[in-house]
Amino acid sequence: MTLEQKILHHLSEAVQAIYQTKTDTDQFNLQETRKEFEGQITVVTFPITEFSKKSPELTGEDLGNYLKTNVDEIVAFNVIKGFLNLVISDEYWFQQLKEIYSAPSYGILPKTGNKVMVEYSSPNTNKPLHLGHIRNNLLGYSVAEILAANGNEVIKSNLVNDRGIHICKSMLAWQKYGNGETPESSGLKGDHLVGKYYVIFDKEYKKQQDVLKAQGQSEEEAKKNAALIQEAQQMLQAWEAGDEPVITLWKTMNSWVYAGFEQTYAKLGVDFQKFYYESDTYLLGKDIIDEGLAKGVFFKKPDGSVWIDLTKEGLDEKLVLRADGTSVYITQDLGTAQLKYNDFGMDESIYVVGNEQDYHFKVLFLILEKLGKSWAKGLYHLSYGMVDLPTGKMKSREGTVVDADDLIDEMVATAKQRTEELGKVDGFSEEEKANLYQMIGMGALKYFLLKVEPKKRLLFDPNESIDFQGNTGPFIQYTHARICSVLSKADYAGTETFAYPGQLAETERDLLVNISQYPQVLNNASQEHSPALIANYVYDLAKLYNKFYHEAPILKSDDENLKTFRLALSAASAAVLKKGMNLLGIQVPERM
RNA sequence: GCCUCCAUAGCUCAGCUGGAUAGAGCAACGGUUUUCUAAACCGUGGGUCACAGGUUCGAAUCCUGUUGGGGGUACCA
Repeated sequence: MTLEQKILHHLSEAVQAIYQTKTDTDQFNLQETRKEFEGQITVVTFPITEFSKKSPELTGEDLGNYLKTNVDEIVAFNVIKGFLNLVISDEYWFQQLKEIYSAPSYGILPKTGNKVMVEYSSPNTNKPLHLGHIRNNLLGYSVAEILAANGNEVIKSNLVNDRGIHICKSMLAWQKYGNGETPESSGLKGDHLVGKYYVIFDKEYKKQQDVLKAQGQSEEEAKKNAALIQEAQQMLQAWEAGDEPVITLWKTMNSWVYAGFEQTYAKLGVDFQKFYYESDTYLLGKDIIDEGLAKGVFFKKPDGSVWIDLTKEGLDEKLVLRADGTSVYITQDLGTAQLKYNDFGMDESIYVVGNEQDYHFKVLFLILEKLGKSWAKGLYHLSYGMVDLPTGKMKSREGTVVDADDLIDEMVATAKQRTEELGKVDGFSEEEKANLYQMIGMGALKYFLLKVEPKKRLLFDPNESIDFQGNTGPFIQYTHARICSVLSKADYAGTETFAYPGQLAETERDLLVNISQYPQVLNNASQEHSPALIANYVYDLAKLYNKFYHEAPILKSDDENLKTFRLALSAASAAVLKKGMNLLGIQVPERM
């Protein structure tokens, strides 16, 4: 039982004893005490006046007296307006440190047996990854790690969009204008090479449209009638018919892209246990359509197309199968959802996909529910906001994107420059230096993207570099390195014993209170699917540590007892910082 | 048109299921190092929480409406 639960329990008892009213613990409201008042935990007494029929102040006095005599950990209290501030004993906080310190698995919950799949990344194989994909990848990876730390068995999956008209566009443009260019011949990373032809396609396609429009065709006609798009469509049909040369070309260009993606994924530090490919799954879902028709969930229109009527749910009628019997996006997703469940039988399935697809997933989940799929209630769309530039949306076709590889390289280069300016790499080998720059550059980038609540859209200004000071990844990494430096100077092994120093300084207590909140934060982050909660927590912790570091001498402390205590406190802080950052996919250095 | 998300300091963002005087960072200004890493710490200035109503002992938070912005509303994915 946590201290909070204990207090709630006694609060309920107190109301029973003093006001003869039966209450439930969730009728009480506990919060952190604001730092201008004495105490650590605050009871809001306004709601309780309903039972006490007294003023909030007097109610607070009553409850404070009761709690103080009945809860050992509470040594004092004060009532300010309607707020009962409880002072928890320093021994209690000290005891927390003992427990945290001796538990290497602090903050890692035991296995629950719950299995959850996190699908993320899901790239198109016709262009390289950009900043928006980075956000997706980091979010997916981090949420998966957070869920795992909460005791879930996690499967990270990636549904690769490797077919469709957009892939044919790159292929066609390469065929027409590529002159046999390969990643080897040009030295271009495979995904960038393919992306280049995607852009070329669009340019040439636009040119053709302009010619047609000049001949008097409407915008729409020109779009349909341009030779290039028609060729691309023919290519798609040939692909679906299994045409050998097209398939070979497709395989070749895909392999270039995968080689490129692999590099980018490695730099991002993300991984997957299971890959699904749309080229394998695009025909799935048709049996679900039959199932839905049989169950009367879907209906057929005279032209043969299949629909679902969701007007009762406040949505529209939605097409689920074309009149010609071919599938649409949602058909495939229905089939893939079933496939994933057949493969893994997971309890929950999380789709990390941008908020432009909110409607799609609402419909998808609703359909599966209506079909009576028992697992439909475990489906969750982790919707996140787009990454915008000051000029607006990023568009691959128009080349207005922040390329993932470029940005990563830039971040690492900046990390290198900053570190060298500060002269912090004396005695580092070349390899250590490279590692450190990588760690810091990626730390800055990852923290920058993850500290913002997922559903909010994010503004990225390429002209303003991502910070390395203040509320940033490097600040937290620095704090960790700083602690490691102290520990290493003390030859600290991490197993030393320590004793209660008699009393706690304010910064020491603040740190302890914060560290002991970590499991709760981890739980919230998991429930909310929000790495941002971890990021903000870790930042607070780093700030508190630095304050402590400035105010309290550790190695210089003349009291041996105090010194061992502060070292243990430092070690615990470093451990939690590291755990939290690792959940964000960020490594922390021991020196920087 | 309809649906949906968002709006907090000059900028980027926190603010847990409604609770005390709305907090950080950046930017600006000032200070701290013969002492454990100054990517740090301390301080100053900066707010009509988009606007208007409502519910409540209490609203940045909940409800309604308005304005502004994003996204969706395709036999694209």
